[in-house]
Amino acid sequence: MSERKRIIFHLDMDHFFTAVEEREHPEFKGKPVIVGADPKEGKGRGVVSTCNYEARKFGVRSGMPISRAWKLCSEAVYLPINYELYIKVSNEIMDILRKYSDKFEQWGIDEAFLDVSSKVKDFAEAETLAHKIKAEVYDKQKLTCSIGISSNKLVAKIASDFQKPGGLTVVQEEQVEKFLAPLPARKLLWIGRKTEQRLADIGIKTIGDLARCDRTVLSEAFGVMGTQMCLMAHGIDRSEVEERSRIKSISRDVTFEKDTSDFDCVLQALDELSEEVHEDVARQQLHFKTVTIRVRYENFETHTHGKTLPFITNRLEDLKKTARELMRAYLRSDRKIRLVGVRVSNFISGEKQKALM
DNA sequence: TCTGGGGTCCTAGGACCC
DNA sequence: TCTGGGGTCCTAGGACCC
Repeated sequence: MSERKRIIFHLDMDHFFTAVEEREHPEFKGKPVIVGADPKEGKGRGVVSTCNYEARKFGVRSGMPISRAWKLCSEAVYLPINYELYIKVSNEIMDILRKYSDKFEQWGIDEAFLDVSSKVKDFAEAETLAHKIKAEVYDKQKLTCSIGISSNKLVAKIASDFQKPGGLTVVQEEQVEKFLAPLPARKLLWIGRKTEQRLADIGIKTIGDLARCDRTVLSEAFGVMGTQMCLMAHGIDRSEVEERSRIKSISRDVTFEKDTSDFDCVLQALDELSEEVHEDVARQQLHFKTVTIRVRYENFETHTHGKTLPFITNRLEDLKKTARELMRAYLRSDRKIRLVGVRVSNFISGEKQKALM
């Protein structure tokens, strides 16, 4: 099999949620805009989902507690997350992108990978194509995006983040290691806060440090992930661009406005979550076998507790009853609960479904 | 800084079967 | 009565993604 050179795009919409809101509300132009939890005059719970560049000037970042954002910038326009709208816009954008690629993979609500290997003959043509895509997205949606181009998904994704907003960064194969070396290890996919810290503990800060590290040292410390990190640090990633397979689980959870040890209140919330999950299950015509609940106490200690039923079901009553049963062990008068959640999984597969008919 | 909500994947131990 | 090796499923927890 010949190792054909690939050309991969990663496209990332610029501060998507706030960009959509600004488009819908021209009066927000020039103002800091923050989409996320209700700040409640600084007493709100939850986090910033997205903020625009004006808000970033105040030090606001996504993922930051909303109460902190309020301290930094109380004059911002604060908006709740309007998922329905963002999903609609996202679908329209994905339809534009899909037609430019041989293989397409949506990544979250506002990102996508495109394998354009057969559409262009080299990186110069790829760059022209990227400009064309950006122009069409802007034309049709009045939204900007950043694109990274490289020979694999890993580097394309890092490249799209390199110059934001409105960026276009090309990293050809020969430049990959040089491009990656000075960047913090955290920029690699799957290296999050914890792994970053563990790497720092052994003196690894940049991707270059990681690339120089002995592979066996990494695999001893991090197992399979260590081997993977070593490859990534050298810019090696052979994973294919492919449309996501079917859904594996459906869940809903809720953080209470105030931590509570009121059993009725908790069970009531649990029932409502079960109903929401069930609605989704019904809409997608799924049958499930496993029910899992999640509990987070006021100290953030979090537990999951699940049960696989001896039968396959799609009934709300089964879901509610199982969730309540699973919850019992966690209802303690001496512990306040911060969050509860309900998840269903272990869906019956298409083949099994056919076999049963 | 006092930490959302929706997901996926991995690991490790244990049950159970042959 | 103290003992294997493989396979699969289940459960709980944790890290990570957007």
